[in-house]
Amino acid sequence: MGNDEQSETHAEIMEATYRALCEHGYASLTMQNIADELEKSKGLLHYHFDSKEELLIAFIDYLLSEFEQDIASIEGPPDKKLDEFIERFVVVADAGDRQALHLALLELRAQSPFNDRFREHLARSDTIVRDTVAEIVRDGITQGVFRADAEPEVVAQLVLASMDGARTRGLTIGDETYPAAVSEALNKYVIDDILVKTNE
Amino acid sequence: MGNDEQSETHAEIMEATYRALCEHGYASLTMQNIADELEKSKGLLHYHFDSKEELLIAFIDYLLSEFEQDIASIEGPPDKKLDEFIERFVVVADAGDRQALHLALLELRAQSPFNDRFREHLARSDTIVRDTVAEIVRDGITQGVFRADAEPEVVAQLVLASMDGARTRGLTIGDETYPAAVSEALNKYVIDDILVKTNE
Amino acid sequence: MGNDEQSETHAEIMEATYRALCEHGYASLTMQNIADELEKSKGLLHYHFDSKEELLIAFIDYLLSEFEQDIASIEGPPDKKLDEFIERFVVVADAGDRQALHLALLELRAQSPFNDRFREHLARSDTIVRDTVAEIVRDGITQGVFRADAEPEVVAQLVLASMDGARTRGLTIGDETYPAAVSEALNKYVIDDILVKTNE
Amino acid sequence: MGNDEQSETHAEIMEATYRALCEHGYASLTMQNIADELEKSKGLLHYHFDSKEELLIAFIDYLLSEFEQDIASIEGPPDKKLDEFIERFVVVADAGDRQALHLALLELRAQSPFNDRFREHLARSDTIVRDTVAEIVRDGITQGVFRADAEPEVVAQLVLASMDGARTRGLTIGDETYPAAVSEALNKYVIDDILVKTNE
DNA sequence: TATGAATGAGGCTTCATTCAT
DNA sequence: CATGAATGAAGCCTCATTCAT
Repeated sequence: MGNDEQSETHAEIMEATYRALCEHGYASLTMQNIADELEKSKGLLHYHFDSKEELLIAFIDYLLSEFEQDIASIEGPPDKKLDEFIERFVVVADAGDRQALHLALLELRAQSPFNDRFREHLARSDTIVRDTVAEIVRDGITQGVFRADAEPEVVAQLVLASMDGARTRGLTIGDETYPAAVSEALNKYVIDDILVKTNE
Repeated sequence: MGNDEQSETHAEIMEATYRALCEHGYASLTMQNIADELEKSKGLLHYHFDSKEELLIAFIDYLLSEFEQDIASIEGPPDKKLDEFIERFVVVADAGDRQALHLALLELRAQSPFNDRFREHLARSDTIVRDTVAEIVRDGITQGVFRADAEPEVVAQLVLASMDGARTRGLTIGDETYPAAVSEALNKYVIDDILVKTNE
Repeated sequence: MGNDEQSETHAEIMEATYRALCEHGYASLTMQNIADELEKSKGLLHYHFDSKEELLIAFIDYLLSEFEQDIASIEGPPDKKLDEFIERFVVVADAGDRQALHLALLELRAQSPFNDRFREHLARSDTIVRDTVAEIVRDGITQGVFRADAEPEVVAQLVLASMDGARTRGLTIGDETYPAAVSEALNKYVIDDILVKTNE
Repeated sequence: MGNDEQSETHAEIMEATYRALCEHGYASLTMQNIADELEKSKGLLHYHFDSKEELLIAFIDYLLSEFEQDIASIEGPPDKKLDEFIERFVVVADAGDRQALHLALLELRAQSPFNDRFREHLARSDTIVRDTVAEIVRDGITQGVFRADAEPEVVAQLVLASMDGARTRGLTIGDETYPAAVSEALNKYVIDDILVKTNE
C-alpha cells in the first residue's frame, strides 16, 4: 500500500542485521545470527536476498542512507552545523547505540580491501559525507563565519579522519571518552583556528 | 632475548601470519592460509600454539612490539621527532607494506570489542604509543620548541586519531594519498599552532 | 474425455515440466524450474499436485501417452510401418525436440530402479510399445512381407533396444548422427534379413 | 610404498562412491551417502577432492578404466572375442553387480547433456570401446572368420547400441532377462550374418 | 485459483583441531 | 619437529512444502 520498492520486511531484516552485527562482529556474523535477531528462519533471508553478500551490500546502503539522512537533517548557521555534526559523530548521550553503528561501519571498512563491492558502496558514501562537511565550511566562509583562508576540503578531511580515528581508538581501548576528548581537541586546535574572531 | 621458546620458527610463523592476514583479511584468515605462507603444515602451527586465538594473541604482541620498536628508534629534537613520527605513520615510501601493517592492525582492532584478550593486548600498546607522543610534546614544551599552553595528552590524542582515521578512510576509498593529505592538514592546522614562532 | 480435472492448467503444467526437464535435467529439476516455465507460482503446482513425485508420475503418463499416440498414428503396410516407426524413433527432421523427449524419458528411466512407481508407469508403456512393434512384424509375416521364421518378439526387442542405445550413446558423445547411423545398420543387418526378397 | 599417484584411500573412495551410486542413484547421491559407505567423515572426502563434481569426474575415470581393462582382458579368436564381449556386457552370472555398474554409467550418461566435463570423460571412453569392438570385427575379417563385406564400425555401433538399450529397458521394466534376450537376438540376426559359414 | 511469505530439512563446503606416525 | 589423514561442528544455500490471504 504505497510502499516504495522496499518492503517492511526488508527494513526488518536490515535492523536485524544491524543488531546481529553489533552483537557478533563482522567476522562472526552468520545468517543464523541475523535470522535469530529477526526471529525468523534462515530460509527467509535467502528468500529476500540471493546471498549473504547481497544482503550485506543492501545493509551497507541502508546504513549509509540512515547516516546521510542524519547528517542532512542538521540545521542552523555553518559554525553551529559543524559543531552539531561533530557532536552527532561523537554522541555522548546514546553512546551505546551510535558507537555500535560506527563500529559496524568500521568493520565493513576493514573488509573493503577484500571486497570490491563493499568498497564501492562505502566509498560513494564517504565522498558524500566529506563533501557535505566541506560544503558547510564553504558556506561558513561565504557567510563570513569562517576565515577566508580556511580550506574546506582539507578541514573536512581532518575533521572526519580524527573523528573516525577517535572512535576506532575508543573501541580498541574500550574507553568511551576517547571520542569526546578528540572532539574537544578538534574544537580547540582546528575549528577555533578558522573561526573569524569577532572581538580580536 | 636469546631464550629458546621465541625461536626462529616462532618468528617465521609471525611473519607468515602477517602475510596471510594482509592477503586474505581477518575474516578470511585461516590456519591453512598461514600454513601456506609458512610453507609448512597446519599441524605445525598447532604444535607451536594451542589454538588459533593463542596464535593471534601472539601475533598482536609481535605486531605491536615491531611497531613500538619502530617508534622508539626515532631520534632528534622534539619537533623533528613529531614530524618523523607522523611521517612514519603515513609512509609515502614503502606505502604498500606499511599500509598493510596498519590494515592488519585495524582489522584486529575491529575485532577487539568481541574479544577481551585482543582488546587488552591492543589497549596496552595504544597507551604506550599515546604516551610516547605526549612525551615528545612535553619535551618540546620543556625545550621551548612548543608553546607552553599546548596540552601534550590532547595533542597526542588528536594526532593519533586523525592519522588512524585517515588510514581507515584511505582504505575505504582505496586512495593511498588520503593519509598524506591528512598529515599535511595536521601539520598546517595543529602542529603549526603549537610551534613557538621564532620571529613573531 | 472432457472431464474437469484434466484441465487446461494440467496440460500447461505438463508442458512446463517438459521444458524444465529438458533444460535442467532430472537431477536439477525443481518445482521452481517448473513454475518458472509455467510463469506461475510454485504454490500453484502444489495446488494441483500433492507432491513433486505425484507431478512427475503424472508427467510420465503424459509423456508416454503422447508417445503412444504418436506410434498409433502410423499407417500403411507392415514393412513401411516398421520403417516409419524407426524413422520416428530416430527423427532427423525435428531432431532437437524429439531428442529432448527421449532424453527426458531416459532420465526418468534411469531413476526407475530407485522409484517403484516410476518403474511401474514406465514399464507399462514399454510393454505396450514393444507389443506394438511385435504386432507389426506379426502382421508382416501374415501378409507375406516378412519371412515366416522371423520372430516378432525378438525382432521387436532388438529394434527397440538398439534405437534406445543409439540415442543414449548419441547423448554421451553429443553426436546427433549416432541414432541415424544405427538406424541404417538396423535396416541393413536386421530388417533386410527378415524381408521376403521378391526376386531371389 | 611404490604406489603410482593414486593412493589406496583414493580407490576406497571410488568403491564407496560406486556402492552409494548403486544404492541411491545419481539424483539422490550425496557426499553423506558416500561417506557412509566409506565409513569415514564427509570432511575426508573434501580432503581428497575439492568438490563433489571433482570426485564424480574421478569416479567416471575410475569406472571407465575398470571397464576398459575388463574388455582388454578378453582373449581368443575374433568370433569368440565378440561372443565373450557380448556375454560380459550382458552377464547372467553376477548380474546384480554388473547391472549396477551399467546403471551407474547410464545415470552418468543421462547427466552428460548438462555437464560438459561428464560428457567429455564419458565420450572418450565410448569411443575407445567402440573402436575396440570394431577392431575385433576387422581382425575377424582379416583372419577369414567374418565376411569381407561386414562393416566393422557399423557392426560395432549396432552391437553396442543394442546392448546398451537392452540394459536400459531391462532396468526400466525391472526385467533382468531383457539383456540376455537381446544378446541372443543379436547373435541370431547380426553376428550370424557376418560369420563365414564353413559348410554352406 | 493463485500468490508470496515462510519454514525446516538437508546438501555442499570450510575449518579448527586432533592424532598416529 | 613435522606431516598427512581424519573428524565434527558449523556455515551458506537450496528446495519441497505449507499456509494465510
